[in-house]
Amino acid sequence: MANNKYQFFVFIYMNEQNYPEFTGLELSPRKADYLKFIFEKKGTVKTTEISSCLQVDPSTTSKTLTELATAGYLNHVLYRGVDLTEMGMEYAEFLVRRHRILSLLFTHYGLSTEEACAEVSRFEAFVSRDAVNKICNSMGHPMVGVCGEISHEKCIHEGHYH
Amino acid sequence: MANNKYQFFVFIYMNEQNYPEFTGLELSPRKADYLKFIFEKKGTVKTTEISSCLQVDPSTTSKTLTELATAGYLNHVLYRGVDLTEMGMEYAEFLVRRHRILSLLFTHYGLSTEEACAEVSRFEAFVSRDAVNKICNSMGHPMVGVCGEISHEKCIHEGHYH
DNA sequence: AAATTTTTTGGAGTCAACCCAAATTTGTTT
DNA sequence: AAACAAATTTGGGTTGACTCCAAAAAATTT
Repeated sequence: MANNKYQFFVFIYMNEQNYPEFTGLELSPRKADYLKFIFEKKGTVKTTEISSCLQVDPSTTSKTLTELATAGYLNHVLYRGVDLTEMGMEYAEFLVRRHRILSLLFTHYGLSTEEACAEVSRFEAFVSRDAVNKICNSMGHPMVGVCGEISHEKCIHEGHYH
Repeated sequence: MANNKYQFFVFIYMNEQNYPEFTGLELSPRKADYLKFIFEKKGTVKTTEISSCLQVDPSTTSKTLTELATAGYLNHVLYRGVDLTEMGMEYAEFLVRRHRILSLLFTHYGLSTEEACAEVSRFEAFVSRDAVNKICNSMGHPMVGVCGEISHEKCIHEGHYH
C-alpha cells in the first residue's frame, strides 16, 4: 500500500522513545495536575475519579482529557477512560521530578515539607526543564525528595505530591 | 458634619502605614510587571512609557492602570499619569525583593544571572510573601542580589530585574 | 430488558489580557 | 487663540483557559 513508508517512520520513532524537545512549559498548571494524577494512578483512569479528586464537574474533566489526548499525552477511549501515552508517561515523570526537586530545594530554606509542597504546587508549571535539570544536577541528583517513600494518597487528595 | 469620625479613622490608618495583610499573591504576573515598572521609574509615569516597555497597546495599559488604581496600588490622574500609593510602594518593594531573592537563590544552583532572572520572572508571582520571608531569613537577608548595583535599564527593557 | 450510573456533548459564563477605532484631553505651533 | 498633533481614555470586541449546567449517549447494574 501507499503508506508503508509512514508506518516505517512511525516504527523508528516509537522505538527510539525520546521526546527531548519539550521545554517543561507546555502544560498549564491545571493540565499538569490532570497528568500527574493520571500518572500517579497507573493504568486506566476514569473520568469520575479525576473529577472528584480535582473537584471539577465531570464535563470539565471530559473536555480537558480530550485536549490532553489531542496534544498526545493521553490515549482516550470514549466512555472507557484514559491512560498515558509514552510521551505522556515521560512528561509526567518530568512533572513529578520537577515537583520533588523544587520542594526539596525549598525545604532547605526554612519551609516545612507541607509548606514547600504547597508553595511549589502553585508555581512549578512555570519552571523550565532546563532550570530543573541544572538544579537537579547541582544538588547531585538526590534520590529521595521530601517525600521519597511516603504514601502519596494524602498528597493526591490535596492536589500535590510530597 | 456627619462624617467627622470617618475622617479621623482614615487619619489614624494612614499614619500607621502598615499593610501587613498581603500574601504576595494578590497580583497577577502581568499586573506585577506594571507595578514593578512604575516603581523602577520613580515618580509619575505616563501611559505611553509603560506601553512601549511592556509592549502592549496604550489602551490596554490605560485599563490596567485603572484596575491597579482601583485596587489601591496607584494614584491615577486621568490623562496625566500614575504614581504609587503608599501601599503600592510597599507592595512594589516586596515584588522587587521577591524577584531578587529568588533570582539569587537560583544562581546558587547552576543558573546564570540571566537564566535565573528569566526563570524567576515567569513564576515569581506565585511565590507567597511567607515563603519569600523564610527564604530571605534562611539566606541571612543578603543585601546584594545578583544585580545589586547594576543599572536596571536593560532589565526593565526585557521586562525583568537583574 | 429496564433502570441507574457514568461519560460526553452542546451551550454558555467568567476572567484576564489583549487590540482596534473613536472620542476626549493635553500640548504645540503658528 | 485657534488649529493641529500627540497622548490618553473609552467603547466595543476577541481570545484562551477554565468552569458549570442540562441533555444526550453509552456503559453498568439489577
